[in-house]
Amino acid sequence: MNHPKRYLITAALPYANGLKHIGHLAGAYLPADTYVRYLKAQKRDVVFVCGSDEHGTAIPIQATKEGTTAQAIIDKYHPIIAQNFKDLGIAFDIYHRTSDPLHHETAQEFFTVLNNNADLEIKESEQYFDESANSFLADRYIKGTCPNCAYESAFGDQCERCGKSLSPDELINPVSTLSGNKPIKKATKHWYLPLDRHEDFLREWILKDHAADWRSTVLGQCKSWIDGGLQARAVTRDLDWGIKVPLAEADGKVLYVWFDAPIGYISATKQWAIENDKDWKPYWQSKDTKLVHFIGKDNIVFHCIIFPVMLKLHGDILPDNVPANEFMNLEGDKMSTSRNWKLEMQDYIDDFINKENGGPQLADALRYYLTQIAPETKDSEFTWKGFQDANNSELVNIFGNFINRALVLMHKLCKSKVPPLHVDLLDELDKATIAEISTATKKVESLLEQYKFRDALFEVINLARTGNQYMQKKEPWILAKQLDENGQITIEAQQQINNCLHICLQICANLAILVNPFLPFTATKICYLLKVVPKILEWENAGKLHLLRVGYTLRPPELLFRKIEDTEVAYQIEKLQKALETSKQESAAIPEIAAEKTIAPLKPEIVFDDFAKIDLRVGTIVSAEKVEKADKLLKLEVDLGFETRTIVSGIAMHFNPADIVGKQVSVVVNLAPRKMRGIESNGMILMAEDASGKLHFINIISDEE
RNA sequence: CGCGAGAUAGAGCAGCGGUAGCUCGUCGGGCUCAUAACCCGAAGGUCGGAGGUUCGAUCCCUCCUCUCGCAACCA
Repeated sequence: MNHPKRYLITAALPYANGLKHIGHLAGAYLPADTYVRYLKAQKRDVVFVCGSDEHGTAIPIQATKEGTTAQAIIDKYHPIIAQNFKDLGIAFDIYHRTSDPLHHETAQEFFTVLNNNADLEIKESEQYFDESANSFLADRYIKGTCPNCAYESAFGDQCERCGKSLSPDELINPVSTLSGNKPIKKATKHWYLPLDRHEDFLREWILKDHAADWRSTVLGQCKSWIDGGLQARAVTRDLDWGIKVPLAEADGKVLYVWFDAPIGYISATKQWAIENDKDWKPYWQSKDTKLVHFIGKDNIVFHCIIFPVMLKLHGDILPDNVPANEFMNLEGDKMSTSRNWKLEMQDYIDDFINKENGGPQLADALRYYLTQIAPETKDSEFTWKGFQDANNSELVNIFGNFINRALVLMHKLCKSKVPPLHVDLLDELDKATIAEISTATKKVESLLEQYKFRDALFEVINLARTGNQYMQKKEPWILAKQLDENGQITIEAQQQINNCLHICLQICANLAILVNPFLPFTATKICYLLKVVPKILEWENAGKLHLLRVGYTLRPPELLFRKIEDTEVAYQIEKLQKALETSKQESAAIPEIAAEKTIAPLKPEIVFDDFAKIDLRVGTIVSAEKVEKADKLLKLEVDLGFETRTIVSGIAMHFNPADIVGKQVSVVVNLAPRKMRGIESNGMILMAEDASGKLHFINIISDEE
């Protein structure tokens, strides 16, 4: 096989506005780490870079939320995230950060090169400007009345109540959140990356050159983007948090975060080179470097379309592959920071690794399950029961048990020493089993080269399974009952036992090598038990039968993994539910706090005929439930007397489903059916808004009462 | 008809033109060195739905349904 001269492996830069969850881990960091560990075991020249992404408007916004500064936010999250990775065995060669001066220089140089080569376009546009704060306003910093639902605290990019995405120009009565003043329109100049100029290149490079080796999900998304028409994308923004645009005429402007963030891979490589006395340039400029980006699917457009265009213009190499993963759901629902439906790395570390019965084996247990269910071809799902099953039945019962029983038997039947191999006595089964070791090695190798991590891991476990089967057929514990007249095991039996356990122990050593990229802590522990140095983990040793020296005394067996108890699973599920409840209460409180005491503007006048078209009926809500994955929707069943209808209503922020069952409501019954989130809504519940923006049902006052 | 990806046993996935398979789980039997594995056997699928091409379709074509993404936060 022809290997590239060197590798540069990147994992998506985590955005430093909060803790990261296991979806991030499974999507980008874990596969990247596994791949890198494999390459390093192959003694290939590889650098694995990552770091915190610390710019963009979301950071100052998070700062406002936490009542602190943007700098304090990134200084808080950067080290925590770095430590989380370390605890889970994600071993970057460098974990850098985009706030570092080196990165600022690198990104500015990058911009300058593109700008000097006339690869950027300059466009002028009118943007909102806050005179008292003397600054242009990012979309998120403008609030106003939503043109769609009349909510007064809609953001410039989206209304939080009706969910409609907006541009600041659409807002009625825009207000700057910096000062509370009304912003003015002011002309501003921005630099754009004209992606449309590179359409031919992208088509050729992605859809033709990589048609065979990139994942179909990645290709599909790229095609969708290209076919949709590529447009120039703004490279700069009017903001004070970020990297200054290196031009005198661009005062008060910074590089747009999407532009500077991927350049962070280059800065990180430079920093690594400084620390290790290496030259960073070949890793980005030499054609014999293989560049691979590990990301989640939301990042495909940046890593497959935008960043490659930037790299090409700058004269750097292009990624050889971008093995993006799909998403990982959690217990039946999408992971979401805002809804608190997530498992953060920190939580897992606290609840498992840092417990007395924890330790690094629990890091490997998570790595195992996340790899086993990695969303390589489609979205997958993390469940605590699944985690328990995978850990208990595969890691503990098959893998751990094989190593344990091999060691236990060796101590019992071979005087705690590695027994000799009597080559002349090898039978067909012995030979087939030995052959299986190198077959497994080749399979794992080939699968890893294709980024098929879950299949590769299966092959590793499968070798342990083969070991169990082999041992079972040989039954050394039965052979040990063949005694001579002195009560000793007969020589013939002992030789059979020796061969069996010799092969089993060599399988153990091979398992350490094969499992090392996936479960590094476990590999290290196996080395300890077998009294071998970590150097044997080098991949060239895989498939070999001479890893353990005959006659060597090994350590007493220790268990590699512990079982996950039912109580732990129950505890985690309960914790998840509680967190969800907490966040529901918090988000339910948002409209009240956010609603200013201003009067909602009146809508345009209508005539009587408009009103007369509406067929109003009285109904009773018979059931109400939250619509999945929609913050604002409730699915209602409303009994109208003559029929019961399903009506989807955007009132979840205002009412608890349980509280409104049985309520009488006014229903517009002749509203055209409309599908929302896959549920057909037949009608509309009448609501009226009070002066503060709060919704109320239009009540029916019954004649009888 | 916006575009892309997906829908196959209880769960997770593979197969992609010729008697539907793997891992886990469940049930029954055997064995026991092991946090028990392993062996034998069993249950469980009209391969999302409807048409079409074909001697023959899970696999190819058309349409439809649903899920996820592109499109707040977000791998």
